[in-house]
Amino acid sequence: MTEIDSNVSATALKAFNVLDFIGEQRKPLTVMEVADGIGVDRATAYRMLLTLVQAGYVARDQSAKTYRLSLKVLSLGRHLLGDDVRSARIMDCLRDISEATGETVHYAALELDTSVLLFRAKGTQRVSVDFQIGDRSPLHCTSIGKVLLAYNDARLVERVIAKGLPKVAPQTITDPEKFRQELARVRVQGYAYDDLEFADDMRCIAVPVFENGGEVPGGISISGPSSRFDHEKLDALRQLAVARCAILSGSLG
Amino acid sequence: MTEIDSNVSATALKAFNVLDFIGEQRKPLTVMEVADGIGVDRATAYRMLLTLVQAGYVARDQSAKTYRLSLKVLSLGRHLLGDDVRSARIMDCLRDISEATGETVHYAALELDTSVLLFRAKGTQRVSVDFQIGDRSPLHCTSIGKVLLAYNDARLVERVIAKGLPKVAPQTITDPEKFRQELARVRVQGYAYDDLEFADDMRCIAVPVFENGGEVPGGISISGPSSRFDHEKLDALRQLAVARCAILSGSLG
DNA sequence: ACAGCTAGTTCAGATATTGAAATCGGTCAA
DNA sequence: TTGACCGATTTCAATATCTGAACTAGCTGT
Repeated sequence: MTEIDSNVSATALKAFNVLDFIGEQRKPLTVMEVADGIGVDRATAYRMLLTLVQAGYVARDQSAKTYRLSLKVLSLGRHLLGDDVRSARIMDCLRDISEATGETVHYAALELDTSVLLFRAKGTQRVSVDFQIGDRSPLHCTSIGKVLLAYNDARLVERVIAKGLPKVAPQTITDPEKFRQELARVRVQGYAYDDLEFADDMRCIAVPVFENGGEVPGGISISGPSSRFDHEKLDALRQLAVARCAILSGSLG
Repeated sequence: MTEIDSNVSATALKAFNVLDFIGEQRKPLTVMEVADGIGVDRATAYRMLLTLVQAGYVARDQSAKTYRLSLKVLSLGRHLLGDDVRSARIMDCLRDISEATGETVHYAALELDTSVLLFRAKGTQRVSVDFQIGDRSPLHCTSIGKVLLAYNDARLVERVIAKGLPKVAPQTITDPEKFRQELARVRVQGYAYDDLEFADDMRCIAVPVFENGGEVPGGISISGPSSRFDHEKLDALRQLAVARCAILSGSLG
């Protein structure tokens, strides 16, 4: 095998590949399914599975000869969501907005140069966006991303710009100067739109959520199909979101 | 290093040790803290950290030279909790009971031969039990454990008995026959107590939560210090829990 | 500028990992 | 019941990987 980086453990990486694979498939897997799924030898897959079982991350069904994620993975990093109270307050806010509008509402947080979806309240509309908890999105072409950039370290903005602003939809802002202006506007107005900047049939509106000393670790967005989200509706959603999130930010310190 | 099991990868296990350690410490760690914490060479800790970063499970703060869990760990196995609706219904039930009683309420699920705490609603009492999400408890000496045993495969009961019923508190049931009788009573009455069986100053009451075709993947318990939880109070808590959980079970199918 | 500390890198030797092949164990059809 | 078949599990020697000591780099405080 060709060496890629002598400073990372190829074996451990393989174990994590197996773990990820089991996490993606939402059912118990056999040794063979794992081996085929990630393209390693049966024996290797088997050993990785035993290793994961030993580490407590995978549960083995002795009789069915299958392997699945252990509930242990839930305890790992549970504290990343903050305590129960914080989570409940955020979820309550999402649910309020979702029930008032029927739309899907998200809370996403900043990590490195992406946002990560942490909480979600589904709306009642049959046509809606489909993001999963844990999904990452780029910062430069999403409403939450722009909110997070507008309210965090300016150096992050420059890093994102330096990495390039790829055009992923009809209206993606790709010009650095225009992008800086957009963020300035977001900061002044207190909210951000995504007007066909991420997908050619989706519009969103996002609002920052302030905590502790005014930091903005995450934000809340309402997203939907452009067919239903015209500019008038976006405007109404924005007013609701701004008002409700002000209450949330207040309660989070 | 002495070989323990030639079928598991020692290197990968080390990586998981590092991951667990980072998860336990609730702050960003330096290479040295990790190396000291789990007792490995600096260089090894460093390589494991790079590996974890590469795998996406750890985020590296380039400027502070620290490492912490990545939000990715949250997406892994998010589906183990069921969908949003199920989680919300369970949490609502916990919150209702907690608000009505002021006590701490838990939902725990069966995994292998332990129960795992998945949801929690804290009470308002200053003296209360302290369990964390993800904590595992033995089945034979807890109220939830007895409920789970009473409503799941009888072979599991025999396996637990075969492993032994260690006395961990004054009233722990250690006699197999008495234990079988206790489970039979739980099945008939529909709830279980823990009367100083797990800790010498704690009493609990647990109720099964039925889903789909009558299976009992988990249960709900109310726990508290024996000083406040006399038998009269337990009785009142039981009635409340049974009633509210019946509604929950109904809504979960 | 220098000492002191820790992150990050390198390398030869020690060790664990690999994949082919053998073995085990259960299932199915005749 | 037998035997062929299929996948899980184990074994083993070759080999790629990992380890820890020692080294370099970069920062901090004096």
